[in-house]
Amino acid sequence: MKIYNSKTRQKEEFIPINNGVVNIYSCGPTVYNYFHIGNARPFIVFDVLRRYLEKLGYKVNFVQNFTDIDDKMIKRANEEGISVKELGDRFINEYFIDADALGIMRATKHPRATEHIGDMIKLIVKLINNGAAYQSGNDVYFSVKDFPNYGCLCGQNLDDLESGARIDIDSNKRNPLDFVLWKGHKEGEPGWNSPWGMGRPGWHLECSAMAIKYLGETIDIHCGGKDLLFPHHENETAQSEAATGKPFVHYWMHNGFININNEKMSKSSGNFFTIRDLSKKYDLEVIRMFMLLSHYRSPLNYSPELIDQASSSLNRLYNSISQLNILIDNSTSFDSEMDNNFKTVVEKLKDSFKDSMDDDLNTADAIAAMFDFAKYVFSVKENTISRNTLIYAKETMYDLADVLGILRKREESIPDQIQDLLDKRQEARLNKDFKLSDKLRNEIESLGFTIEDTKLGQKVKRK
RNA sequence: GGCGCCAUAGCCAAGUGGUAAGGCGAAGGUCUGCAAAAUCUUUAUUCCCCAGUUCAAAUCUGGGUGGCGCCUCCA
Repeated sequence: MKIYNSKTRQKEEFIPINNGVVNIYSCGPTVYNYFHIGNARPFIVFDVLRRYLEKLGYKVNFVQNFTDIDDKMIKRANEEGISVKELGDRFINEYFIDADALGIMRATKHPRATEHIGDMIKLIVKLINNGAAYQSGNDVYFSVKDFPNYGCLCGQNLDDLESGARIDIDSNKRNPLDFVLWKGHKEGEPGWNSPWGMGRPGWHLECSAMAIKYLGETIDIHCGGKDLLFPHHENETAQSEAATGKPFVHYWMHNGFININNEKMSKSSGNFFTIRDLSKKYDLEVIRMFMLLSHYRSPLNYSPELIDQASSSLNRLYNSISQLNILIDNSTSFDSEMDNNFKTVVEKLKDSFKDSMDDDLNTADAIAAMFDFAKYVFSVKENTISRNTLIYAKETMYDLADVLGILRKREESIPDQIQDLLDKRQEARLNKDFKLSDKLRNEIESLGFTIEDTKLGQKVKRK
């Protein structure tokens, strides 16, 4: 599999450090609010990365943190009149509700920053001992000048970064680019004891500490939004490598941004949507489909029209499954030549899907392969393909869909009560008693199901 | 000022040297008691513009134009 590595700015063949195992760290949410559609993109696309690597047979250790202590957390907790801990607890719960609805798998570990303060302090001590960090007042800073590789990830040298740096009149710093590892305690903020007195950790530090703790000093893949490349990931690298003396990350992956009606999402102009809000209007599987219909590194525009397009596209895939079901249900004979052709097409689907995914997670292309197969399914005539082959085809489609986390609504059982009404309606239709059949349809619909009359009978779906 | 990305039909979007995938929409057809749905066919002589390299360019090179991101918290 090839992965575009942000560090080298090219696609590289992915080779894990340990055979058969992949360690991934993905930057998680700051849990001060519901997460929005922009936050959702990395969660979804890197969930697909994880699913695909597992599909390839790797054991994947996927760590995604919760940032539950920072300025935004403190501000929001104060506004709500609750503790930072309570705020974190609440929005971690809310995170899982939305993530589950989006089909995002639970990470193998979801560490919370506040539960790893000790690990962070140890890391700072190491950095100070290595001469990479210094105490200034009640704060501790990382000294970028003492880390020769600073700027390596983002592709800029120190001078350029300094000249571009916006005003930072923090007299505690030796260099404007130095960043805080430990913040001295302020009134009204939570604090922890440390060798430098009460205080709290800097944001960049937590990811380094937790990544090293759970995945080791060198990890395979680290991912996150494009905007985190600098300074967050640059700083993480600097801290980690200065502390361990080892390369921190082999492959860096960054997803592109989501714009709202072609404008950058910003809270001030109010053009952002939380997943929770969208869940009231859309099936979140559609949102997931929407994200996967384009490449994860491309910028992606959100608009209701595009969601509708994604919805229709997803529907076509569902229809192909329904069509397979109809063919399976009515299969009594087959033609061996056509059956073989069909098998070949299924294999071709698997190959194309894999080729696309191997090419830096080209989900758009992978889905196109599924559409191609869908088209083929619709062209199949009854009783030309064997039942087993059809079932294999359906399982293959579900298998691939599982990698993407779509087509999650699988066959559901129809309650007996509904089945009775359906039988009665079918009878009425055969007797051409359309008054009764329409009445029964209304009744069934009022119970939360929709009916479509097809050649082969009534198709029922839960609304 | 520094670093980087992008430009393909009405909309979205793959394709990075071999003659334009796919989806949505639209138009027309099929199916149909009604309704709804579904499905089929058609829908870019051409890939922002100009030059160059090549037997061959959407793809490579140079130069324009237009849009965007990062350099500050940010997915």
